[in-house]
Amino acid sequence: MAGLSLRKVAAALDTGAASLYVYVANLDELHALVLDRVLGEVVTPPQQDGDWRSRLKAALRSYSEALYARPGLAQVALSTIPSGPNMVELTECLLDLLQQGGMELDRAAWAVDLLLLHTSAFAAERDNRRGDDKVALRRAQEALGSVSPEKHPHIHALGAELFSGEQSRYDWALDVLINGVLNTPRP
Amino acid sequence: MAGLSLRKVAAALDTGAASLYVYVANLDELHALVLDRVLGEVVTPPQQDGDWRSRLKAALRSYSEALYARPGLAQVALSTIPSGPNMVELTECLLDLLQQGGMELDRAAWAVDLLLLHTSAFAAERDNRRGDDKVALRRAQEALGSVSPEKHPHIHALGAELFSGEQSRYDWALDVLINGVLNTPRP
DNA sequence: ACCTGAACACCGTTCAAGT
DNA sequence: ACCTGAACACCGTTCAAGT
Repeated sequence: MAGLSLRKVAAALDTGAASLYVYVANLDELHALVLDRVLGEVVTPPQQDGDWRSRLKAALRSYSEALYARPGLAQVALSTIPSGPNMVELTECLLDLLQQGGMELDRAAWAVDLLLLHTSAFAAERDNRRGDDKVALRRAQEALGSVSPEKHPHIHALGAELFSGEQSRYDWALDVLINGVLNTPRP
Repeated sequence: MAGLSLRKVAAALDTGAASLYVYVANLDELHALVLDRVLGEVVTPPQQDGDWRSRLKAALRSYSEALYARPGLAQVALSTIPSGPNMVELTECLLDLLQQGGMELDRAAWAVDLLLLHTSAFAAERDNRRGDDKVALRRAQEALGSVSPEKHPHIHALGAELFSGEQSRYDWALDVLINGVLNTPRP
């Protein structure tokens, strides 16, 4: 995650960076450990709270927020193959929720992967957009706003609409994915 | 992208790294330039080739492969807000394809974002899985394979199935997204 | 046998000093 | 005014030398 380096961890432990290699093979492994630790915060709603669909959404939102709370961690989630106990726990829980929705287990396996990948990517995008990226965002808005109506009619017609929606966009995307996996059997 | 540093570019140009700051404000801007250049390779099928849906899939597959062909570039696509001409071109093309599928323009705007985000994330995941990540993958397989049947019955039942499917999984995910956006109106 | 300081091979970015 | 070598403040990883 951003600003999490072996050297800083080592400094916080009052030792040299080399000493960390006793506990960890490399930086990726440190990342995986931190990620799984944070995943312990993810809350999965109890059985009686609403239907499976809203519980699934709540669990994914919790995952998303746990990542977003630490700058850079979403990127880690995208580049790590996690195998820690909390990831196992979360995966099992999501599989269960989808099965409650009537989905076959093998399709649910692919669905969980897709949902987690999307949620991580969304958190990473949000993460990148905060901070000093106002420059890049403004340039994108200008580039898309000043497009010729003849060559790019759709973009021109959309205008500022292309950058609309923060929370509502995420909610919509989650519904897209859930509706999609429900309507798309495995080949 | 992996191994693309300001210093290496500068070295290739027989100058010092500092000199690049005449053309580029920082590393992110260099990344954005490279990304848009590569996006020029993306091919979008002509009108007469199949229905809109298969043309949409072909365009996204082309995007995915352009990213995947350069290690690290998919990560760049995820962390950059692109505003280059080739990205504008691709966006317009995807909007057009979705509109041919009967979608309202404002929903298509969100859909294009979602499709590109997912395709980039998928390419990044594939990218990370190649190379020296065999260690992490094997550890994940072991962790999920040796799970207790009582505490994690779903994962236990799935076994190796959790890691199945390469190409077919990507095709399925694309169908999930397309079916999803078709079935989910904007709020 | 275990630990770690110092070294190695890299980074992005800045800025004073040159032309 | 423009360019850039050298410096600064970082990295991950290795390994010889110490205990």
